[in-house]
Amino acid sequence: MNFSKMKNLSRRERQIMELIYKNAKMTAFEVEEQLPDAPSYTTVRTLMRILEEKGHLKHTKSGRQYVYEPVSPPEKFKQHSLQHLLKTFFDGSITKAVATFIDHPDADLSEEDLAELEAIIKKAKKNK
Amino acid sequence: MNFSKMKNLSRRERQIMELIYKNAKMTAFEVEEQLPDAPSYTTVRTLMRILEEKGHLKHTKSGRQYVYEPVSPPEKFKQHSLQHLLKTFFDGSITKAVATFIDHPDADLSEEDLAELEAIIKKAKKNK
DNA sequence: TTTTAAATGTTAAATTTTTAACACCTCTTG
DNA sequence: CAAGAGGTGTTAAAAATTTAACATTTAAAA
Repeated sequence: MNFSKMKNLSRRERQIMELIYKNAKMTAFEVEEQLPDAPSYTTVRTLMRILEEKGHLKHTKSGRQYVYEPVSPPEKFKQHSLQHLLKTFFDGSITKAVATFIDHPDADLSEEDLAELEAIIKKAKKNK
Repeated sequence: MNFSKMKNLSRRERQIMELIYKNAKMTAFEVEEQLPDAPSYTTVRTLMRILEEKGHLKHTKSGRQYVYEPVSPPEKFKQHSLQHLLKTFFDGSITKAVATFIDHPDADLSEEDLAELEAIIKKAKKNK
């Protein structure tokens, strides 16, 4: 998947792609349920067909339903989205992002979370 | 600023808002320079005027130029974007995001970065 | 102060996105 | 196996976005 293409997604297309990346596999019906200010079912189907034409989605059949999933693996897209966010708002620094996150009043990381974070960092240090 | 409004930005509007959040203050000319597949200068100005009408941007005058900046403070928008990304792709967990980041082959955090991250976490632990 | 270069404002055409009506196909079930 | 419920495909109208031409204003310089 060419991620630069992704930037050219329209609002609805982006909303749908985000949903599908989040849920891995979805029918048009499920997408409609979760889409904010959802348009009609027919509309959602059309959009998903367009996304397939553009090469972002593919589908398999389950009974008479189409089940859609992303063409490129979610992991890659997640990576890419994270990088984009870091670059756009945090000078590309995950450290800055973490700092911002922790500063947020609602964040409230549990001790387990903090311990896990520490463990991840220790591991990364070792691999150096 | 009502962030739910931000989701209704069109592609171009979003591109412009991201640029301005990144750079804090920009003229239409600067935006045009940095916009991918930039349209004409006139077009960029129109879009920025629309964004102002919608309440996302405000401007001050510098000589005869308009200098635009976001209405809502960048910090809030960064927070919000980060939260949105975490919720969409990482089950809302900053820990998962960090793990993903570190796993990325190109990430390559320096020892200083790792040390800094550790420091941040230690500090968060203390504040518990 | 006049001129003019360089901005912004107005308006509208072109394009893309969004929407949905309607036609058609296909599993399921009576 | 006939029929209908529940899917998808086709097409096109409506709305929004994107674009830019042209008019107007304004600040700086001659």
